[in-house]
Amino acid sequence: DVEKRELTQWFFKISGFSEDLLEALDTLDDWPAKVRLMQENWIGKSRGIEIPFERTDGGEAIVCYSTRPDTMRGASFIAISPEHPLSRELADNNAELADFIAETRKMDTTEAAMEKAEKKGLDTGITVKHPVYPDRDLPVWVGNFVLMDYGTGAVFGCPAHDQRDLDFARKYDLDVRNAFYMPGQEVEVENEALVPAKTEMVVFIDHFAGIADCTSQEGIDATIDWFEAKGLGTAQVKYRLRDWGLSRQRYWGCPIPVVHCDACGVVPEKKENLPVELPYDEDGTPIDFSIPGNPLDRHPSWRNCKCPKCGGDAQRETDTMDTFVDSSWYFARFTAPHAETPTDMAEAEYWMNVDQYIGGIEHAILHLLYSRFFARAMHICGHLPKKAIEPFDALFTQGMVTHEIYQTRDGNGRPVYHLPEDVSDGKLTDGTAVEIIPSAKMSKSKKNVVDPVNIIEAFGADTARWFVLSDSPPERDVEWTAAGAEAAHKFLGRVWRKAHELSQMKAEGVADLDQSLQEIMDSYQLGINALDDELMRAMHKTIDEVTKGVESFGFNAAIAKIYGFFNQLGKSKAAASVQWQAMQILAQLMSPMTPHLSEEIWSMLGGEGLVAEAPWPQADESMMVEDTVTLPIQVNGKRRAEISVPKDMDKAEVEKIALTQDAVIRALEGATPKKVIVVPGRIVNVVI
RNA sequence: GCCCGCGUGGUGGAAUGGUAGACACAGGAGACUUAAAAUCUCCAGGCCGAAUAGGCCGUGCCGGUUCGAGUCCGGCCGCGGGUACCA
Repeated sequence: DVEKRELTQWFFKISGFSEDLLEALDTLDDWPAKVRLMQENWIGKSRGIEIPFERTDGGEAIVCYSTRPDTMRGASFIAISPEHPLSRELADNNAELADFIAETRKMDTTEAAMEKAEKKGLDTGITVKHPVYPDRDLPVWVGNFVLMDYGTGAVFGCPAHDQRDLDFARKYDLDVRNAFYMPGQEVEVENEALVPAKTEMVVFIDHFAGIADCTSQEGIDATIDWFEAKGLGTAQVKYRLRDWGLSRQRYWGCPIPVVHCDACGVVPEKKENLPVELPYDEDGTPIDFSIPGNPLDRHPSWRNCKCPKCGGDAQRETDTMDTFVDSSWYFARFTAPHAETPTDMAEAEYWMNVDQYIGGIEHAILHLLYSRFFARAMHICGHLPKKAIEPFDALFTQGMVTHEIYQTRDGNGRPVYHLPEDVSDGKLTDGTAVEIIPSAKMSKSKKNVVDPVNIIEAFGADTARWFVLSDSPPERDVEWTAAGAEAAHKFLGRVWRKAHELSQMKAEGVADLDQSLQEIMDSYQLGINALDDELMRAMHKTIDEVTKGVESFGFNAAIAKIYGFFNQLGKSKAAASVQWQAMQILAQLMSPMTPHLSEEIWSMLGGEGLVAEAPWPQADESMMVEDTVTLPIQVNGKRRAEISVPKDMDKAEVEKIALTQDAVIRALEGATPKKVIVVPGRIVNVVI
């Protein structure tokens, strides 16, 4: 059984930064929009109102928070959290309620489980007055779905316009009353709540603030103003973001540097004693993990200490920190790993920020939000410069590598996992059949991991890199397979042979190459030899495409362009000197992926120095321009023909040629075109 | 449940709203070879068709916007990530 218990916990007040963390998202231009959106939703800024509901028994008013006060007409009950002070107070004299609260504490506390769990409630017997219609009394229920952490821990239920409230109302036979209709559809809600987008027009029914036809958002704003003007409520901006609970009752973590002293209370450890390190087995007693619980609690020589304030006997805090704390600032520490202080401001000023952060999409919210918060905190504490409060200038979220999981069971029926390399055709080497669990993120505990060392041993590191990069875009999840590694190796072999062939030609005096690559490229003139021009044009186009691909993490597409160019080079009848340049450029374009092969080819072809140090090739725009273009001709959006025309041909001329194509005439079936759309250099569409 | 993505041939995938399937894997046919390996050439979305003629269909499903939709919009279905103690 899992049970919620109240513990003394340590928190970071990230909630104090909600607005700043939210607003600064707009400055993260080189972050994926989806990550910014996820963080925005996570922070969850909302404008609402706190409304006290007067109790009919004269007790303290119950304050509810609502973002939809416009639906107040439909309010039919109040639900308070089992953790609400009132719930606890009432439970003292109500065994049924006490049991109900105990029961909710056994619920799984994750958000997902809470939301999916059956919505249950218990009537407290207390009633409150409806603040707008004082003749209506609303029952107060304790609801297992009301969170104490958000808002005031109390909500009013409006079943007509909230599905959860509606389900609850139907279950416990509570009133359902519309606050508005959709225009032209005056129907009372039955079993499906009416929840239109806030931007949609609705028709409010007898609205107390005097509004009628408007959007829900306008209704909300008008209602909040009305409540405030009447003194019946207080407008509030709230955030969904909760404070960061960082204490863990575990050994493996950085100890929270705090001492508990009977005389002085909770006292921070002295600066010179930081960091407080975990005890190992220095006193001859190894840490025993076989006993449940936190070993620090059972380690008197570590736990007992002196109070930093009064010097009396005291005890260390035994909670340790969430490992997210470490991952929130390691990059800052890396700017000065040997410094006595957490960071060295001069070094941080020099090295920060992280130019390009790469991580899994699963970190989109927690880790990446905590880091942003922590950098702000470090700045305030003087450990990071102002410019580093957004520590990651650019973010790229890579997908995950997945693999099937192979499982057998031991004598007790517990799962035993097997490495993919030990399984073939669904069987272990001893013939035992394994159960195959569908592909999931690689994880050491599930043993569905593949060590690339096998590919490296068989084909070398260049092939391994080339193969891994060539197959999938890095932002996408990928099911791991080694199929294709051999083919990648063969391709690299073809590249090497072509380079070798060219270098032999030089040795035999066929290709006369005294100039540097750059000089050759600069002095090349189009229009002398068509075959040479063709290869040179392709080369410059490839430089352009590969450069853009590599810079935008489109490695697989960049590699596809390299394949295409090499295939063309292999068949080219261009002059040896032109092929020579093409080969050298190719080696250079490949060098980020295949550094060893590229260096070898570079050297073979007489390149100066190391390819790694050579300036990256620049595409010459003028060499990329084609003189003629192929235009598809569509009739009503269907491709019917293709024409080849000079690049600059004017629209009228293109239209004339297009309409004389046999296939176009056939498709027109004698009809006169209504319109002809010519998109220069792109397409022609004939509309009939 | 809620938030965010994704869905394209047998497979991985390509495609600033403009010829869907580039490039590759697996596959097929052939050349070379005594043979195999290696290498090279060619074919290949589906359906009708003798066809490299022509046509129809086709990017998860349904609808919309547009001269034109894999791409934009709305509604579904499926899968994945996150959901605050896996990190």
